[in-house]
Formats: sequence, structure tokens, C-alpha cells
Amino acid sequence: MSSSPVSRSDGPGRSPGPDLTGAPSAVIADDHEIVLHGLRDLLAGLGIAVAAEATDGLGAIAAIKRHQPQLALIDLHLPRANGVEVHAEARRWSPDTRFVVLTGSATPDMLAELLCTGVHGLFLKSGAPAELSAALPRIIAGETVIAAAVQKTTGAAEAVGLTRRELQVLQEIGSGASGTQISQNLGISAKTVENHRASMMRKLQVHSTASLIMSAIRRGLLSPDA
Amino acid sequence: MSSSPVSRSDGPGRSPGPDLTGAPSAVIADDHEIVLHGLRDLLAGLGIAVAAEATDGLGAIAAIKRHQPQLALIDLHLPRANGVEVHAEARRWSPDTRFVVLTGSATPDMLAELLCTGVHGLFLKSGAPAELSAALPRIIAGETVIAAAVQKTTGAAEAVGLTRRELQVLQEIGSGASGTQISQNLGISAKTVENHRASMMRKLQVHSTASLIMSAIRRGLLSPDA
DNA sequence: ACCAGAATGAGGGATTCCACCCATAGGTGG
DNA sequence: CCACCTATGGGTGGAATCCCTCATTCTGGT
Repeated sequence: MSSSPVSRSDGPGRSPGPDLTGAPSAVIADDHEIVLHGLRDLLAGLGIAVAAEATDGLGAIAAIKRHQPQLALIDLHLPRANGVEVHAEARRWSPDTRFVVLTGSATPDMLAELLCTGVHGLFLKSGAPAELSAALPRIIAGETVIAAAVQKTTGAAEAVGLTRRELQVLQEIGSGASGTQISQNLGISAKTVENHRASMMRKLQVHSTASLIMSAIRRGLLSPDA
Repeated sequence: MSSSPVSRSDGPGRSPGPDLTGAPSAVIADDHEIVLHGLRDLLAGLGIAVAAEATDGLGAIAAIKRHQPQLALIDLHLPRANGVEVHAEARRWSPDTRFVVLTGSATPDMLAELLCTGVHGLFLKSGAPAELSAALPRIIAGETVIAAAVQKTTGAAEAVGLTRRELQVLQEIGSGASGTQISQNLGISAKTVENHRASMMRKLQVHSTASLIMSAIRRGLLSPDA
């Protein structure tokens, strides 16, 4: 049933091809139909036309490439290419598009990565739609808006008390690397890696690597889709 | 801002208190405002009044208890009490309510638990809203409808080829138990536990417990909130 | 200047994991 | 009956983990 990856007919749209002159246009992407519905409504209220919709990352890239919209509203958690990848790829084909990433549950490492890549907006789906509505016009005008709640989420690691280095080691562990491999990847001693791991286990109050991974994912310190 | 856990004013509602005689009423709960918006629209299209909304599990329980709706539309992943818990608790206070659970990403064990508890409907948020719209009237009429996509998800373990016993061991590992502890919990030899683990790692093509957990969570075989 | 903490590194011992090998029951289906 | 899979159990050996302790260096803050 979900076999139309590129774009679907846009209800209120009337002009085919890119219309850089008229009303602002947007491409939206989310794998939940119900969220797409909500975004449609929200954009309609702002007088922004939806040029295309996509339900996965590759479809979003193609749609942005084709329609060159002023705005791209992309879910972070998309099949076949997540929000980070969509942004990295699509910006090269549509340099004037303003990218806004939505996320349900974000991990600090992903958010940090996103902020570094220079996305123009970052919002939580659990936040009030009004927050997004208020910010979108300003984003289109050239501002960059990061929801306050996102900054709070980014501090999840600090809340637990994990340091930068520990977080790096954590990600390496999650990727399946052994102590020796991690030490080579990070250019430090294997013993230091072990110390960092032990430190994290103490802080998270667990006593096995398996629990460490579980706890880290539960607390949003690590993303299963790494 | 998200400090009203119980219920908020219902726009189109006009009769205070439970109205078991008139048009069907519903309580909806989701921690994403945008999803609530979509559900509101969807129910309006079916002529179902929204008696109350909630953004967390405890709020949902309270709202159902108070309004005794014909229908409860509950997200599986809610703060302070998930869909399973909401259903288990609220059904005792509102026995005539039909419970429908929505889920974004579900793990086989959670879905199995849900199906056992006797929920009346089970749908994926990624599914077409039309699927839900079509099913709701029949659910209210007394049927039980499980989305086809859910059954597919439930078979995730079979797709990878993990057996029942292996899945049990996997959950034990995720809970932080060591080989010896698992053997005691399951009443088998520690060596057998080790064999099951090795078998899973072969099937998932990983070479460490950390990767095993990560891969299992990614494939939906394990829930981080265990 | 001082102190707290992060990051680095190490020693040592008990335990566990991981990857091979192997065998015996019991069930299922051709 | 035989082949196949599951579940069970074992052995062996090397690698990695886990849990302590301790020390050094560098930074940030008051």
C-alpha cells in the first residue's frame, strides 16, 4: 500500500513545476499519514502550498530536487534515509530551500549532528503546533529556530552525567566494536576505553554491556538506527 | 506548557457529563499534539464527538473513568503509563468502552501482550487513516479489528528466524542478567543459554552482546522500555 | 593559586563471553 | 523411516569483560 515513494497529487496545488515567484511552497515528509495530515493543515493555515509529500527519505530527496521548495519539513525518523541524510543530500540540489526537521524522540548525538549540519529549524512533534506555526514564517525569512525543548533534550547526557568522551565510547560499543577496536578508532589506550565503560556503567547503575545499551537507548543517549 | 494532564475543553462538545444515549463519544490520548489534531479530524468525519483528550497515560485513565466514552483511542507509547497499562486499568472503570490502541513502532512482545489483554482494535500510525476510519464504526458495533500490518510486525521474529526460546534468552540478556542468572531463571544449563546466544548472534550476524541488543531493538525484537 | 573534574593510563584478579567442536532427545514433515 | 530443526547439554581455549585500586595531566571555575 505504501508504494508511492516519490510524490503524490497535491490537493490544493494548481501550478505544475517550480513556482519560485508566487506563494511559498513546501515539501513535507513523514512516514505517519496522520502527521502528514496535521502538517498539511498547519501549512494551509499559514498560506503555504504543499508542493509534494513523501513517506520516506529517498522520496523526500527526490521531491525537494524536483520542486525546489522554499521549505522542506522533514521527519527525523524516516525509512530509507533519515532527516540528517535527507538534509545533507537535498541541500546540494536545492540550495535555497529552508530545512526544518521534526522529531518525535531524539537522541543527543543525532541532534548534535543535526545542529552541526546547519539545519534551519528543529522541532519536537510533542511540542505545540503553534510553536511551529509561529516559527515557520521567520525560518522562511532567513532565521534559524531551534525549539527550546530540543535544547533540553540535548542535555540528556549531561543530566545523567556522561561526558563527551564517554558518549563517544558508548556509540562505539553500540556499533559492535570491541575494546581494542575502540581504542584504535579513538586513538587511546584500550585500558582507557575500559575505564570509560566502567564509568558509564557506574553512572547508569548497570552491570553488563547489554544493560548499558538498553539503558542508554531508553534514556535517549543512543539511537538504535546507528 | 504541557501541564494539563487530565482533559481540556472540547470544542464541539455541548453536553457536560456522560451522554450514553446520543452520538458516540471518544477519549483520545497521544503525546504528540499533531497526532491529536489528526485524530480529532478523523473522528469529526465519522460524527464521533471527542469528550476529552489526554497527553499521557494517567490523564487518559482519568478521562476515560470520568467520561465513560464508547471509544478510547490510545497511543501505545505514552508517558507515565503506556497503552497496555491504560487499557488494563481503565477497562475496570469503564467496562463498556471499546479500546483501540495506536502504535508507531511496536515490538512483537508488546503486541503479543496487547492482543492477550483483549484490546478491541490495534493499528499502526504509519497505516492509512482510511483504514482506521473504516474500522472504527465496526469496532464500536462490537467487532475486534487488528490491522493487517500489525500481524506482519508480530512476525518479525519469525522473519529473522529466532525461536521462542532464543527470544526468551534475548530478553533476559537485555534485562542485564548474566549467563548463569539466565540459566537459573529459565531452569536450564548455563551452557544452553550460551548456545542460544551464539545461535542468535549467528542469525543476526553480529559478534558482541552490544550489537546483539542494538540489532534486536532495531528489528523490533526487543523493547528498550523493559 | 587552588580545587574539582575530565581524560588519560595502568595493574591484577575473577568472571564472562565468544567461537569453535561435539552429542542426545523430541517433534514435524516428506 | 529419514531428514531437518529445536532444545538441551558438554568441552576447550583464547579473548574480552567486570570491578577494584591508583597515578598523571590538563582544563575550568572561584
